[in-house]
Amino acid sequence: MGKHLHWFRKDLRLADNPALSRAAKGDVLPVYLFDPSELAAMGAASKVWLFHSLHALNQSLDGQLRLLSGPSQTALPEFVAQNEITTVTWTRRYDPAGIEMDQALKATLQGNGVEVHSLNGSLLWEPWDAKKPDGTPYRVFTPFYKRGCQAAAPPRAPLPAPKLDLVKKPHDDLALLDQLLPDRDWHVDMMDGWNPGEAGARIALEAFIDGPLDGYKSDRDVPAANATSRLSPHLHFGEISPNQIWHAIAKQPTTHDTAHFKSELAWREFSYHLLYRHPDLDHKNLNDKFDAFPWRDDDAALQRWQRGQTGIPIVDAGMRELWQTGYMHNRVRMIVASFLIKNLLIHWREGLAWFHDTLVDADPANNAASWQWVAGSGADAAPYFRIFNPVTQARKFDAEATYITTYVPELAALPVKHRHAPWEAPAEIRKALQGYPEPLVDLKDSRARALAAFSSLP
DNA sequence: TGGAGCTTGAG
DNA sequence: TCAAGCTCC
Repeated sequence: MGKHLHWFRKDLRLADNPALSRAAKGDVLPVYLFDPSELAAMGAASKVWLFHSLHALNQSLDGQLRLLSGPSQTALPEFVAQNEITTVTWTRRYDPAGIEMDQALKATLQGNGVEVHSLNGSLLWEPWDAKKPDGTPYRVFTPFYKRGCQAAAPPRAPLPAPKLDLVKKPHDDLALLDQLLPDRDWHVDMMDGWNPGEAGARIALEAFIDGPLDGYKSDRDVPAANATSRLSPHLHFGEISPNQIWHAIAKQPTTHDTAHFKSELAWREFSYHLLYRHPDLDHKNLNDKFDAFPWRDDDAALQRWQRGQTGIPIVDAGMRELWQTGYMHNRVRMIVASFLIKNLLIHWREGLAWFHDTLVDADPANNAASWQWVAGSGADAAPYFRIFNPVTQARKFDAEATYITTYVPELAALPVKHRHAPWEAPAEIRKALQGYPEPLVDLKDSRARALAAFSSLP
């Protein structure tokens, strides 16, 4: 026995939390720590989600979640010493800053005679296990998934929530959570329709399995169809584990839909695998040929993209969905990213930074791997010449302009057939359109410019 | 997990 | 006239 501290980070749940279950062998002090360096690096939307998620976690811990503040390297060992804690547990992190912090802290704690257990609770497979037969890491998704993952042992089965003997905390410290909220109240509307926390994650998973899972493979591409799982923020904050999702899906009859959804979970694994192997994934081209790419500096264009004022309806709808809800449909993420990188020739890092700040599911691995994938500078990346035409994409995946009109209501003044490309409408129809900008760039010309830029690379 | 431009052939 | 198929970017 003894007093065991579980340090919660991106594992804000009780069920299927191997490190928490390990802590439950003793009397448990559940802790969340506000490290100033981590807070400074966190996006605004993520902080709002975290605020709600920590409240939910505290409730499921009978109000006994302890909130600490300070640099983890000093604040945590001090707390451990003051409270005569014998064992510290946490769920492993795989981002470079997290790995570095955890290694240093583990050494400090062990040097002080404290037992430390770090366990995997956020990935289906450890990123260092997936290696090609020649020992080098995979760079292509399909063999990574087929030979590196599926051929390995199946993912660990989920654990039940442990019974916790909680050590009562001496005073209420919940006011510390308020630092996560912004000064202005935009976050209230943003959270409409979201339900952060372990219970909300479970409900979202069940609703997905009972609903959109059937037909997922094709409907997932239609932004107005509500046919995706929307589990990403829950998964990012560890309110649900990938193992819980994987095994819940595996219980269903196997179809093309279940197989495809599992492969999407595996893309998340692949992103973490890449981030683990390439710690500078969020700022350095994986393919260094792209270091010579002639990016444009264009703050005005960047700002119009950020605010959903490019004059390209599907792009603006996506960027406004993001701004209003902290989320964007995956198909539309690819379209807006392609537009920023290829039609505007603005560096993918600018897009990554904006997504990091505004997405409630902003994730270091998914965000970096996906932006590099669109740019063509990453692993298994889209070929450079794959340039989405946002009008073609919109006509294909939002044929009735339902999604477009939801987020760009100005376009409701036009007949449906003109809402994908309003500039092509006859002048007398177009004049009904008040206050919606002309296209920021000509799609044909900017496509040609992008192809020329890419072909200029050595 | 593209698109543009071209040819071909049905209607 | 246009969808389908092909090639190249």
